[in-house]
Amino acid sequence: MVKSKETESHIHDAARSVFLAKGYDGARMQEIADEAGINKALLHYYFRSKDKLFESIFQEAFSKIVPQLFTLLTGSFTLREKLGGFIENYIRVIAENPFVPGFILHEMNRNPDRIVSMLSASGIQPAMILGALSQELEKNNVYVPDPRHLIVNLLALCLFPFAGRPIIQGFLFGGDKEAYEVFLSERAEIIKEFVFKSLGI
Amino acid sequence: MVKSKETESHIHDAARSVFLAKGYDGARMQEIADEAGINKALLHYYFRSKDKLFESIFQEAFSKIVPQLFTLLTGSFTLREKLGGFIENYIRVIAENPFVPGFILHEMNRNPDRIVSMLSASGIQPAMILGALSQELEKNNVYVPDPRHLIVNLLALCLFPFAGRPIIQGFLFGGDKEAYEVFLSERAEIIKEFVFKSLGI
DNA sequence: AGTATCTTTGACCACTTGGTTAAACCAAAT
DNA sequence: ATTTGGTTTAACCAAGTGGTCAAAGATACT
Repeated sequence: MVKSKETESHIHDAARSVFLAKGYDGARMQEIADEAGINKALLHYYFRSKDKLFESIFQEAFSKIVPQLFTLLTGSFTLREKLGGFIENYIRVIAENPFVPGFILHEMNRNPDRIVSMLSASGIQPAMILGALSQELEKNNVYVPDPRHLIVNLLALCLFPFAGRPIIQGFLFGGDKEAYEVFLSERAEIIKEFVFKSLGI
Repeated sequence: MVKSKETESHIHDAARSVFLAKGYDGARMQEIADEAGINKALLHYYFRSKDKLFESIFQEAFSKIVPQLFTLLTGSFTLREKLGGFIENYIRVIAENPFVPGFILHEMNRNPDRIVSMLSASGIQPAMILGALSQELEKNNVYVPDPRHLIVNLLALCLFPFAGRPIIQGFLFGGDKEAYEVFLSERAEIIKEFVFKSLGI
């Protein structure tokens, strides 16, 4: 009883690390059990099936990364503050969960319907975010043909350095891990400057 | 003999479609055989193992997407032409192979060493590209603290809309496939404007 | 102590997986 | 017509897969 909660969280930790690293198809229940230091049967005692366990991990990952979109709306005064706050916040959250972007990017391809239903279940209203952003841009006399491109640009600039780490680190940094970490730590400032200049704000 | 080449390309086509859609771990040799309209044993007759077959597909995908980086160097006169040419060219190539970015992004995590060795085997010199880009920026009086950020920005802006299609299409376009295709067709122009403005050129 | 409930395990199962093999097939050369 | 070479197949195999089960350990309550 006391121990059960602990075991459950051990399992969850193990499952997270294995699923995030290898994806659903590449993950093995035995490996998760090993990493949790328990028997494979106990895995099924706590989470009835691989799907159930995966679903739990996926939801957790999803909830870490997607609701952050709301920070695009937080009540800052200037457009710069709003966008800058979003970028800083988003980069910080992802830096704490660096494997989540790649994980979700891959897994949503295996089941695109789920991501759609999770988005609607999360209560996020794209029209609302989009509307608020449009209004804010207008107020600041920033003309963009379609604010959706701006949102995609923001997401791309924030997420890609994490999702594509192996290539970038290998190609531009000769595999130097520390150098790439420095690079990542500079990203928020770089992106802010990049975006602000392109919007003329 | 005549037929063998044809069969081999059928297999290759089938393997490409299955591997790109499901990744190495999610792909099944039986499914590839089915899609190629042949027996599973014949698969092993042409490509000795799943690994061999996969390697062939991965190399093909890699060669489609990575060497395009060289277009950053092509002999255009202005910086705008160079960057604009790269963006247009890259978007066009990816649009023809829309599943390649997500595929590589995922598979390189399963085997980061391979991507490193493939990069060096491809003869691409990061220092050369980086140096040429730096020089060009300087010549145009564009100051950027680190040109690597610019390269990552370019790649992010071009690749992410394809790799992250399900989320974006689901979230910003209500799942409307046609609307998203229009959106994608606008990307090259949008990215060019976005980048040029941010660089002040 | 005894017992009822939850937790943990080793052994096991049905099924799928990548891969093999021996034989059949088939076109071209003799 | 027979041989020869590459091509194709059905049947098969060992290893691994997710999942189950009955029994053994704990734990708390009476």
